[in-house]
Amino acid sequence: MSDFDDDPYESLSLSQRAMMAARPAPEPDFGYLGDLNPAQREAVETFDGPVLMLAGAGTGKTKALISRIAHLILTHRAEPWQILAVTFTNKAAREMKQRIGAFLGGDAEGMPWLGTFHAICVKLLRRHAELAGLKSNFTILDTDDQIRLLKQVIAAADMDEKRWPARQLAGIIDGWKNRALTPERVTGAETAAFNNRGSELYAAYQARLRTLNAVDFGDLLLHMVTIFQAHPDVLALYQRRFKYILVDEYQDTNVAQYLWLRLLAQGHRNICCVGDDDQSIYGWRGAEVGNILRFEKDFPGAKVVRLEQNYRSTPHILAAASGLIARNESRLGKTLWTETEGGEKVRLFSYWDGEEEARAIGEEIEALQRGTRGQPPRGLDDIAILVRASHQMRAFEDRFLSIGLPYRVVGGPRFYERLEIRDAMAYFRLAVSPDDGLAFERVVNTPRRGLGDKAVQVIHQRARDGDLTMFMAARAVVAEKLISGKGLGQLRQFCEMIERWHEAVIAVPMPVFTEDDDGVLIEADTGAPETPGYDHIRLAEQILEESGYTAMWLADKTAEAPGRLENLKELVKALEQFDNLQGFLEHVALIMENESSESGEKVTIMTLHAAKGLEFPAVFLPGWEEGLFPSQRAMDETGQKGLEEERRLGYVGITRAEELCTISFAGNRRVYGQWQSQLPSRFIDELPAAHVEVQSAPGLYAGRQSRGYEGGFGGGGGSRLEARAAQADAYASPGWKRLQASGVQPGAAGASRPRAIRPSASEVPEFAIGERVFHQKFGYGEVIDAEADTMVIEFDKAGTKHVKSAFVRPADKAD
DNA sequence: GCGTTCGACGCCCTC
DNA sequence: CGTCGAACGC
Repeated sequence: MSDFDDDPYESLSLSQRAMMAARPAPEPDFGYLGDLNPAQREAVETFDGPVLMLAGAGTGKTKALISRIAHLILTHRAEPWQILAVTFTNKAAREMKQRIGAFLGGDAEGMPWLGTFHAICVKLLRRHAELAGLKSNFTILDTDDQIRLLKQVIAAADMDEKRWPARQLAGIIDGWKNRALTPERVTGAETAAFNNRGSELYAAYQARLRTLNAVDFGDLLLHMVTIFQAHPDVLALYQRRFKYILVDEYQDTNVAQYLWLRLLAQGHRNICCVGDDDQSIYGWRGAEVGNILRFEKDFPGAKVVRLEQNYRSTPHILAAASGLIARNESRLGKTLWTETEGGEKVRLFSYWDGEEEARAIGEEIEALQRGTRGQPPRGLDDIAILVRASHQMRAFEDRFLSIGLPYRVVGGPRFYERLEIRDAMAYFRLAVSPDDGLAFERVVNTPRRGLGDKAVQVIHQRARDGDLTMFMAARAVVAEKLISGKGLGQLRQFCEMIERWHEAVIAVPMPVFTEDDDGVLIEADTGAPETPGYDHIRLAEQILEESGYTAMWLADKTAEAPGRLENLKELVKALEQFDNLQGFLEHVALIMENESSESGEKVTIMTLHAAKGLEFPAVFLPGWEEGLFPSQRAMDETGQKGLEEERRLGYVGITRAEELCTISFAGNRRVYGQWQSQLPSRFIDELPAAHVEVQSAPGLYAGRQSRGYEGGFGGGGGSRLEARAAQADAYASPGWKRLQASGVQPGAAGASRPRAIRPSASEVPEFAIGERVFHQKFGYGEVIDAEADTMVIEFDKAGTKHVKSAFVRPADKAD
């Protein structure tokens, strides 16, 4: 920080400073500017007007972003609270906070407007809740609550939940909210959605949310956009305040976020967006690559800066990724380059099936740990496995558990989504706001209190009749003795418990939102209450105790029960970092991350989506197979657009690797418990052969190769197989053959990698002439000749074919 | 009201 | 092959 103490502008008057700022001329030569390359420096020093920073993978965009913020502050162009800095993930926000804190001398809290879109919108919405018909203590529903609520709405509309699933409606509504469409704004063909009742149900759902004093994720932005549009005075307030706006991962913004930003940026017009169109991978949740492609039109006179020097990966890795992404048509186009030299080519492996893939990668990882081929040993933290779909993780988990290889799953079943945690949270929510109907319903009979469906229905009815909340209705039911016997007493006790907890909570005044129309004041309410009126940790324990919830799991003798109790303890422990239950609940609603800091070195397993923004010395990319990656569903839903997004996903995956990138695919995989044969991904064909080292045993290419010289499937197979074959032909690429020709030295692959890159000898059956065999694609047949690993088989239906023995099993072992 | 069993459906990715 | 919800029996 010593570098920044001598602010050259310090002695200048405000007007002098303004002149300095207006004049581009001599910029202060702060140390950190010297660490930037010319492009980064330009991005940092172009202060006024719109700036688009096109930052390729690994080009130091975070560094540039941080430097820009620091520079704005240190040159007194803006105070920390006049800068709006938006990220997509909490992880990114946290990192930025921390790095800026380090820059400015530990004062990370000085930037109240650095956070995710959602976190910032919550903050804004709490202040202006009444403009959206809400109270400032509204609850934020997660997807689960959202679905439950929609179910009620669908049922209330007399629709069959079977035919019209709530999940689907949730998707439709989310889509509308992503585009900032309120129910009234849904028009045209869109109203036909969901049995012609989509927008009607949407309106009903919004009304329900309002009565519950609740919002879902989409609402956070939608409400703020609506408020800004309807209340120019409110908008003007923030336009004035945010002198500089910075947006990370701009390619991921959806329409609502875009509108929100554009409204705010119309004030000072100092908006700096950072993004990479090649890393746009969230189209399926409403992100519009168009936002970044259109930037210069949206913000005339925008300065576009390209960051193209890559500091992360070796040339081979970079070239492989570039070759792949070059196949995409809709892109702005960047040329990444690096000064580093050497390094290994991207390695390509093929395996018999998913289990072998997991086994072999496990062995590869152990080899990396030991250090091979002159490479230094690597720690497990240096290694990541990036999968397309989360269900691929299981094979790796199973395998790693059995060989005792420590791993961590990122974005797996999350802590706060676990049953027991959600139950406990519902109790906490009731304590904070007894009128939270969804929480009430969730735990009114957990643990069992003899208050089943019937009792809940009575309470519901009473709530509707008297226009009451569930809690109020429950008390009415007790007072009016609307349910019988044992249940009545239980319900009374339940209500009394909630009241007691609530009294303890409200002993602390709610944060007050002070008016601050001067546009300069920092949050008045960020500070913690100095003297908490209650010990929220003890209260939490008390709640779990009195409700009988802990006892319920203690009495449970199933295998999961101890783990659940453990999780509950962890939950209570997590409360320590907060000042009160309210703060904790809000954090969880927005964060939803498992913060438990696991110690020790571990291999990271995560999805490609979750890996964006991260880097690892060694990366494994398994499952590059047609239908899995690129995902069939993505292509079915959005066709070419979907395919390009999948390709960008591949690009993101490869560019996560610093030194070693290993791609693999399996010939067989079980899908829905059924074995399915897989074709190598077309993306493998698209990798530039010069930068790829094919490491597979030749025999395992049979799946693809056989098609090559046999010219399709003839009359064999079922219709599904034929469809697959047709698909394969359509993408049959010279690239693949080139890859094979250049990469496979006969015998060498097997010799240099003796481990199981193909079924071990004992698993490759020896077949006798005349033996009945089964082939995944061609069905049953009889061996009529064999030479080395190739056999001639007369299939019952597919005719005579040459096939590799690795793809054939004895007929009696067919499945 | 609670526990069990059976059948449908799904396996993308998420703030 | 799992998981979840509805239907059934106690």
